[in-house]
Amino acid sequence: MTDGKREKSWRAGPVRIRVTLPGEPGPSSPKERLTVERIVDAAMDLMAEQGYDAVSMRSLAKALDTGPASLYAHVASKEEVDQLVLDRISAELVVPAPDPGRWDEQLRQVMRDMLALYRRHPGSARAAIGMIPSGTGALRTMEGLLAICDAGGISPQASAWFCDLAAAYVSAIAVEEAIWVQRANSTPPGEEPDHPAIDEQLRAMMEALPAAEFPLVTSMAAVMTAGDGDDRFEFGIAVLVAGLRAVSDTYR
Amino acid sequence: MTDGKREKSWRAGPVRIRVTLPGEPGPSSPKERLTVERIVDAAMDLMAEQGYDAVSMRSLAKALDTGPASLYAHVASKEEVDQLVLDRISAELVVPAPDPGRWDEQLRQVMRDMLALYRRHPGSARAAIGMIPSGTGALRTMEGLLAICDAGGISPQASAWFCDLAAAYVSAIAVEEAIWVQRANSTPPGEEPDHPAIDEQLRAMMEALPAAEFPLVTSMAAVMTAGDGDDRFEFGIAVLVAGLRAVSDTYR
DNA sequence: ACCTGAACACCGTTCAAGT
DNA sequence: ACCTGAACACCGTTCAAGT
Repeated sequence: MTDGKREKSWRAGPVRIRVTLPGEPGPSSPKERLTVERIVDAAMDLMAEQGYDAVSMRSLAKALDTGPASLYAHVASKEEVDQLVLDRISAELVVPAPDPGRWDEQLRQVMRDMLALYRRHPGSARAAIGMIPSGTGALRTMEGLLAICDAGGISPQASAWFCDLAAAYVSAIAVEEAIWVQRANSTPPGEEPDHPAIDEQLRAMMEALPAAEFPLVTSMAAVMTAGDGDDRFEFGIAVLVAGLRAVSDTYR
Repeated sequence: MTDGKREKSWRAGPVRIRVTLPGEPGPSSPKERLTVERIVDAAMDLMAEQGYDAVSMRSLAKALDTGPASLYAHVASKEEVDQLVLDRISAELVVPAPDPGRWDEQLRQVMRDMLALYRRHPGSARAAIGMIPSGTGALRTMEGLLAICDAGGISPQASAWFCDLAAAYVSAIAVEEAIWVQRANSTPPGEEPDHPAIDEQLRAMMEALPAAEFPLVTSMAAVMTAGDGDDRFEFGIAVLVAGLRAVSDTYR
């Protein structure tokens, strides 16, 4: 966008026609200037392709064809990179305008969308661990959730704390899933990809427990390992929203 | 316990009388044999004193007066050490015998106790991230939760998934708290320990937002930052248990 | 069987020096 | 102002060698 600025650095010789598009330097173009945006782009690419653990200040630097120290002119720390990645991602979430008759379904849908966001950006959930949601994207989501709760007649205190609760639950599920996926992907290609599923193994393990000490776990092994991630998540958000409705009046 | 075995390695000279007690080597005693127990002990001490990040295979080895490679004769990986630490900790939790008339209060109490456990062992929550609860301690807790749900007339499917939900929620809160605590502790002693509280800052930040774009967040800043960790947790477990009661019949 | 030293392939961050 | 090389103080894990 600010092409004039970029050209200034090589004001020599006749006019050079740049054949390459802005964000896409040709194979032998002069090194592109480092910017926060390029660092975040690289981090998101790396995360999508190789997972959260593959994103380090050093791998980031390598992807940007420079040394790790150079990044510190633009970001303060690895933590800030994670924060910026999360901000970028959370901008993708759109919260619907409140519809009073459907406030509960709307709350559940926002939570589904939050999980979908984490899934669409594998690794992002791990960056979110213990992050205080100060970015504009996260605050926009909160604003939207509060509006839906308000339309549903939920008390302010319950609405406010519910935002916390919903965010904590969704990110906990997302992190759990991310670690599962990572473990599955890091299984050496030759080896069995665990495909009879960890569920099967878990179920077998539970059934093999001493029935005298674990009567319920052994007899309920099937139901305990029933359903996929989506089934469990649907249960979770149903519990959360039904619970919110139930306790709303006692928190005002 | 198997002292005979231990003596065998230095069967020379007259009988040596061991003055030191089994787990308590004197200042100049021969190096104590490495065991999984000693490794787990050291990991828990290190974690309690300096936090999760201070526990590494190398720091562990140093604490045990050996090199990192030596640990691998007893444990397969850092992950296994974390698993073992968690097993040890979860053994501390006692789940009460079910009392049908108080099933909801009992569920909440078990969740309070789970959080208290993580708090009593600072850093343990971070070890629990993404851990599949295969230890006997975790399974005992599940058995207890299932018994309480059963006494409360909750359907098996809802009970089973609720165990997951409760564990995910409590550990998410514990991890969040642990990261907070860690950040507070790692503030350089000279600097302000943030004591007007992050809550204050967060509240100020929310109030400073453009009211046109964030009408609810700005006007509800006070209520959004209200309460301490316990207040929020009480709200969370109230929502969970009330929600479980509400949806139980639709999941059977 | 258990322990060791040394090495391999990594981390995040700092800092003096360059342009 | 921005970038760099080199260094500091770390990681988890492996492996050949010792006892």
